[in-house]
Amino acid sequence: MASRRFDPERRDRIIDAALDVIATQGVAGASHRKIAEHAGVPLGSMTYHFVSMDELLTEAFRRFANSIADRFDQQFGEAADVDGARQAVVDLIHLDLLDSQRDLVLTHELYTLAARKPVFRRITRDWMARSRRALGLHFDPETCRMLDALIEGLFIHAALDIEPHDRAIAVEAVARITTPSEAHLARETKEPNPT
Amino acid sequence: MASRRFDPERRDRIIDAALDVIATQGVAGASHRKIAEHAGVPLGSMTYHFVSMDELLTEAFRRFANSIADRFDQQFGEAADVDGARQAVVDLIHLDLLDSQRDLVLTHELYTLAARKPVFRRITRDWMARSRRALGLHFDPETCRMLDALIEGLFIHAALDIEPHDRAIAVEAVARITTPSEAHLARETKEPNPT
DNA sequence: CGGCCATGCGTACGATCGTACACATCGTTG
DNA sequence: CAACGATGTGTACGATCGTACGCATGGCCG
Repeated sequence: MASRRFDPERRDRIIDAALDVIATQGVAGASHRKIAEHAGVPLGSMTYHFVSMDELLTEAFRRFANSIADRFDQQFGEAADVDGARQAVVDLIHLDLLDSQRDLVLTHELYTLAARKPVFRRITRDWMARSRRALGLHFDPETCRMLDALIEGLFIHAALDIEPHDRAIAVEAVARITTPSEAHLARETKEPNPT
Repeated sequence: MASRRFDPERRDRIIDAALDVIATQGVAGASHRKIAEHAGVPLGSMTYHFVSMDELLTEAFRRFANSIADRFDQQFGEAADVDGARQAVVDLIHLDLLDSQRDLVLTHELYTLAARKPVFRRITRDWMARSRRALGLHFDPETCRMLDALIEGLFIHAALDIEPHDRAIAVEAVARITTPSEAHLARETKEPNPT
């Protein structure tokens, strides 16, 4: 039997507790003590399991980013065709974020860290890469980049605005961004892609 | 002659210093002491000019948001026609933010606060309203919302990504988002707008 | 079965924080 | 010209922080 004193779940619980505390109090207000209390572990466990606060934050946000990307993957994996994918995009913006003020807050906390520290920038980069790969199941690479950016912007604006955003606008925006311009089509024709 | 002791510039200098400190250290690392030192004023001046840290942060970010919105207004005021406006959008993303890691950082710090506190959410809301008004000089209201969101997303992704983003993608994305879909056009035709 | 060592925890220390408050300074007015 | 009040500042206090460190604990091996 494994040692009863060795508790591998403890580390996980601390990470989850960290995300909870960050979601409610912000990174600034997330202290070792508050996280420990929320996780139900003694203060000493913090420095035992994580050599520094940065390590804890890194692991926490990596987990967060992956959990969001998982949902992303799932939505687009289920989409049957391009129109299904378009609908999935709109749903992600208008359904997924309604219930989760939490996700909005955590996303911004992560971006704020990423804007300053390379470690966190790598997390966001990997996250964005996963998103684009999921989109790549249904759209060409360039459209993926545009669509990814559009989703980001719609998500942020919908979440930060007071009054709820009209779903129709998201639908139309997705329709437009997934429709190549004439100039683009002309260029593509000049450099045909053999397959 | 006005009193020499009364120094109305001091308040301004403190606000500017606050933005500088936030840009380099983050909201979390911005203390009264650091801001005071950077502004060249004694610690006591902080609580004298601002009743609380929140008031200082509010004023600082209001000033920041307005300064960005001013540039926005200027760019679109100079644009002669729709194509000029499209180019202005791309320039805003690809020129304006290159030199300013500062703006990126401050934007995210503001969004992070806005995600949690209504006071700051109002600031972002007003900012977004100003942006859309500027865009409204050249585009219809719905397109403004989509374009505004797209700018936001492109800005964030371009800034957070490691490798520089291709300007051509922004150009194409703007072209697409400003071109109504066929379904949209059909709907517009059914409800004509008399003017 | 008894001692040892890896594992885990309680506590204390130095630093830093926001803020309050007593005091200095100087223009103004009777 | 003297005293008062408005304006500005230095300092000290209580709280909170990250982290280090010495001690408790219990599984394992001789």
